[in-house]
Amino acid sequence: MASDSPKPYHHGHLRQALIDAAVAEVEAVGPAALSLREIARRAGVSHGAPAHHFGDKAGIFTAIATEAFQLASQTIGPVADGTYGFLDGGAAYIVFALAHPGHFAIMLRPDLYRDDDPDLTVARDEAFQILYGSAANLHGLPPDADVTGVVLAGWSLSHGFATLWLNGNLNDRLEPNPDAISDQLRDGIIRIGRALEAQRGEK
Amino acid sequence: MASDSPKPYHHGHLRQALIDAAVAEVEAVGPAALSLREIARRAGVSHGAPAHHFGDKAGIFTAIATEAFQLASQTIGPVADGTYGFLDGGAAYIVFALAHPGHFAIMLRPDLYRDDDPDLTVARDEAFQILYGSAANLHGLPPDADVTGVVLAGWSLSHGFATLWLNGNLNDRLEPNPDAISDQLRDGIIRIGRALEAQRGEK
DNA sequence: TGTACATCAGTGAACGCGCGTTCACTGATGTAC
DNA sequence: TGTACATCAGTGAACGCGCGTTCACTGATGTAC
Repeated sequence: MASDSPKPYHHGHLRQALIDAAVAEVEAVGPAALSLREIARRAGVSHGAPAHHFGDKAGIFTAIATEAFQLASQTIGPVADGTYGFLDGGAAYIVFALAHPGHFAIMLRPDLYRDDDPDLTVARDEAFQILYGSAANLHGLPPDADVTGVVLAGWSLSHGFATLWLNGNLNDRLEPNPDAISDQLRDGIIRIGRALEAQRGEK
Repeated sequence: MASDSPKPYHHGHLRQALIDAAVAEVEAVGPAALSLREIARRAGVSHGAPAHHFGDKAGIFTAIATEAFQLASQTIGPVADGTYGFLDGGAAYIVFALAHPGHFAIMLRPDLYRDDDPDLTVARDEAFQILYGSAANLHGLPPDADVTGVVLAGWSLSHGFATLWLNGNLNDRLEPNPDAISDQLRDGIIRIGRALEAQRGEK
C-alpha cells in the first residue's frame, strides 16, 4: 500500500482491478448474478467505468476466461510431462479449479463470452495443447493412437469431480485428507476400467 | 386438448404447469435468469400465481429438483442391475442429462433449493440408493469393499461428460454417432485405468 | 523550460425497464344442513 | 334438490429497487513546438 493521495483521478491499473473485482464477485454470487455496478463498487470506481473498459458483461467474461486458460496452463503445464503427465495433469486440473473457482466457473461456459476473441483463442489453444499433448504421451498408448477417448474420459473425470465438489454435492462424501481422496479416486478408476474390460470381453 | 371454455378461472393443474414452465424457462435461459414473472407468462397466468404456489424461487427449484431425482431414478434404475449395472447406469446418467437439461441444471445445485425438503429428501435418497447399490455390485469388487472411490470416479465421469457437453465444450470434438462416442469413452477409461495401475506399480 | 492542445480515463445525473412483493379483490368449489 | 357460507385458487394494480445504458462533463496525461 503506497501512501499516495487517497483517490487519484486516474486509477492506473483499472482494467486488471476490474477483472479481479469481477472474479471475486463471481466467486461470491455466481456468473449469472454478476452486475457491472457491483463490480464497479468493489473496485471503488463509478458505475460507468466497467462499460468504458469492457463494453458489456460478455467483454468482462471474455477477459476472465482468457486469464482462466492462462492460469490453468500455468498450473497444469509443469506437471503434464512424461508418460504419466496426463494422470498428474488431471489431478492438477482439480487443484486449479478449487484454487480459482471464479475463473473455473467462467472458463468452460462459452455461452457467456466471446468465443472468437483473439487473446482468448491463443490462451485456450495453449491449454488444449497441454491436454491433447499429454494424452498422446500417456503410458501404454500406441504412438499413432487416436487420443480422443482418453482426452474425453480424463477431462470429464476431472471436470466432473471439481464441479460436483464446488457445487456442494460432495461435502458429506469425502475424506478430510486430500491424499486419501486422490487414492480413492485413482483406485475407483482402476476398478471401473477393469470392469469395463471384463464387460467388453464377454461380448 | 379439450374444447373447454377458453380461460376457466381455476386452472386445475397449475402447480404442475408452473413446474413445466419453469423447467422450459431454465432450458431457455439457465437457472439464474429464471424469473417468476416469466414462468407465469409461459403458463398463461397472472404474475402472482407462482408465489401463491411456491412462495419463492427456491420453492420452485425444490420442486424441479425433486422431479429431477425421480426422473433420474426412472431412467437409470432399470439398467443399473447386475454386475455391470454401474457401468450401464453411468451411460444412462448421461442420457438422462441430455434428455432433461432443465432438470439436470437444477438437480445438483443444492445452493438453489431447500436441501431438507421432505419430498426432495425421499427422491434424492432413492437416486443415491441406485448409485451406491449398483457400485457395490460392480464386477470384480470384493463383497465388503469400500465403494466410495468407485462411486466418486463413476459419478464424476458421467457428470463431467454431460456438463461439458451441455455447456457447449464438446461440439467440435465428438463423433456424430452416439455409439462411437460411448466406445471411445469406455476405451479411454480402460486406457487411463491401465496407466494408473502401471504408475502405482512403479512406486 | 514553457505553453497549447489533443487524447483519453473516469464521473455522475438521468432514463426506462423488468423484477419480486404486497394486498385487497373476485370467481369457483365444496361442504353443512 | 336447494341454500348459505367457508375456503381457497388466482387476479391485477401499485410499490420500491437495482439494473444497464446514455451522454455531456471533467480531470489528468502526453506530445508538439
